[in-house]
Amino acid sequence: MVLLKRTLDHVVNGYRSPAIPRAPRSIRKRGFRQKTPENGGQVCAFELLATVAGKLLEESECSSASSSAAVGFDQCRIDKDVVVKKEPLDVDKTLGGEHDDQGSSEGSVFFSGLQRDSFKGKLEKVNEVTGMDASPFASSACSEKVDSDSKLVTQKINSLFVKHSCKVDGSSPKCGESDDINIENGLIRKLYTNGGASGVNATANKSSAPTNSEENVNLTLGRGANPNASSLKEGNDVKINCKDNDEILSQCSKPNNIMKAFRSPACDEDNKLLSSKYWKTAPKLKDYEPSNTDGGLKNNDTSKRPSYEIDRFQRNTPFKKRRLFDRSSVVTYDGGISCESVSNSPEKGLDDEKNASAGKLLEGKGTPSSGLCRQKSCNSRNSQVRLSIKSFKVPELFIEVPESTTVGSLKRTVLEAVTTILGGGLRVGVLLQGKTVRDDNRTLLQSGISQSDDMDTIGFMLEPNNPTQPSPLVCSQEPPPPVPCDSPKFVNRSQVNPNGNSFAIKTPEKPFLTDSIKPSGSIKDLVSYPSTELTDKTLSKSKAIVPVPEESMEALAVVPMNQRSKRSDIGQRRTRRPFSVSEVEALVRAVEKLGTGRWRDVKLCAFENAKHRTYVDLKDKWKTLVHTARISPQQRRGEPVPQDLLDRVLAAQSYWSEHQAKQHGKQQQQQGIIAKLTDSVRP
DNA sequence: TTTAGGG
DNA sequence: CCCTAAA
Repeated sequence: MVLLKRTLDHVVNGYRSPAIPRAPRSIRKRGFRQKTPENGGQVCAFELLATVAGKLLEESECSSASSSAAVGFDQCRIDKDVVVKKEPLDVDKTLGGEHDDQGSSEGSVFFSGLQRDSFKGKLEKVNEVTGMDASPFASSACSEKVDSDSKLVTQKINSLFVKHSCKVDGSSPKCGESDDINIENGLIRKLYTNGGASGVNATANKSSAPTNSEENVNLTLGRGANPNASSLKEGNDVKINCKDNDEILSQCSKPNNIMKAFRSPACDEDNKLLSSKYWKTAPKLKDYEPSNTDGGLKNNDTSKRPSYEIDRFQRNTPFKKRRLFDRSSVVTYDGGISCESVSNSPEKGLDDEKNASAGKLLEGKGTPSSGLCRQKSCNSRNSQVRLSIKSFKVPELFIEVPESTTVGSLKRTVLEAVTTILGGGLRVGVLLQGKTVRDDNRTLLQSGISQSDDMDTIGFMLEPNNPTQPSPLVCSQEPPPPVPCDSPKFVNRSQVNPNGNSFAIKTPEKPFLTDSIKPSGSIKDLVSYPSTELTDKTLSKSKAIVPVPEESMEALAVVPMNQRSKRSDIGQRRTRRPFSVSEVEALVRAVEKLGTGRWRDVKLCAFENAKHRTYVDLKDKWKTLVHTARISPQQRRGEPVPQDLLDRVLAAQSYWSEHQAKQHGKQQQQQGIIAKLTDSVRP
């Protein structure tokens, strides 16, 4: 019991906390941003507010409890929400895959094992329980907003993944280091077999430190499972998943009792800390913070989950961005996790990469699990997001599963699902490329891209997914991608990793991924058209290969930015890409030739193939070069630039600073002359 | 969109 | 790198 309480508490906290941290971090808007010192202050204030809110919630009612409970619940629920979300009636469609979207296939895959009817029924139940929450939340939860059915499908997929991930996490802790493959099965089994208690214990043990929201989630799942022992019996494969969902749902719907009672101040503090850290890590959007806080508090107080969810929903868009950022920033996060897990898995097995990695990523220290959970729980979006991330991992899981898993059907299902998802994502990415950057398109077509370029290109491909309106893009090249605008990110991300991995696959470091990916083979094909060349190139160049993952990551991160930035979102700061000496050399040469006032021409002349270098970048680089050249060598940092280049920089700078003026004068003079001539001619 | 500059 | 005011 105690253990349970703890976990529950965490969950609650985690959930509640979200209200606090919600604030997106706006990196860019300095104007909005208050000065750094103040930030901290705000955070505190927020925390306080959050705390208060939490108390209120505690006292308030079951409803609050439900909301709190939501963490795990939400996560799980997402799926349901998604499904239910728009039209319960459609459930069949979604599941059935009537939709043309790729998703349809996905849906079929996933649910093939399950009985749709039963599932549907569950979903409906969920709806009833959840009520309106589902739709808004779902959208938010899943990733972003999902507009179309296709999106729905995607979400479903994601949710499925999520589920898996949850399970895995829960199990992983238990399993400890080893059990790659086993983990899943083992986990699942444990959960079901042992029932909630065992699951709980495991979690507790593991989480001597702060508990994870994830863990909590898992526990929840476990509990849910117990009741449904019968269902467990039925099947290992798909059924399991379904059961999980169901279980989750059930829990979600019911659990208030449990959930509510448990919040502990300590936990709150932890949350706060976590949240604060979290925020620190990521830039904060002040504008959002306040609003969020308010909303969160209100919601809590009022405590209607619905309202809360709605809140989230509304905020969704912004949050999403943030999420992305977080991820991207954390890169580590998605990529890291997956990578780590992958790399580690061979040796240690799953080894909780998720928890550990996540924790690491988020906070370097502290309890990893808590950190992750935190994020997830705290930022409503985050939590979900993370889940989604895991879904990313899902591929990994599935990979492992096939090997060790006894249930072949399960494997297949997972693989198919993954493949489908990947395929969808890839397409999206491609489309996006076209949209996002013309250069990208050219590059791809031309295939002139080389190492770095290739990387970029790839990233671009990924980016496309975010494209503001996927539909048009999608249409252009391929059948409509299931991914919704917002969701795309989500999908893309997941996809991206896989893609990157697939590309990266060649990388020796990550055998797991490779293996896992291989099975899906089809994935590559899907990716193929645009990526093909890139892939080859990447492959061809060992260096390129290594970078690829990063690139992909960047691309992902970037993607959201690009689209978002223009549209409404905040962009993540672009990854820093120091200029290489060769680049500097090219820049100097171009500037010597063109002067310092024609950056666009410089770009076209010397960096046309460097998509990631904008003329602004070049201008900035020149600026820094000039500065660098003027300071003493001891003061210079970073990769040393050959003195001769710096000398040339100064020479060119001084030359063009004069020449430009002269030219202007000349031009003016010429113009004047021309004008005169013209005039003279006219009469 | 591109420049030019400040942050 | 980012952001923006001005072209």
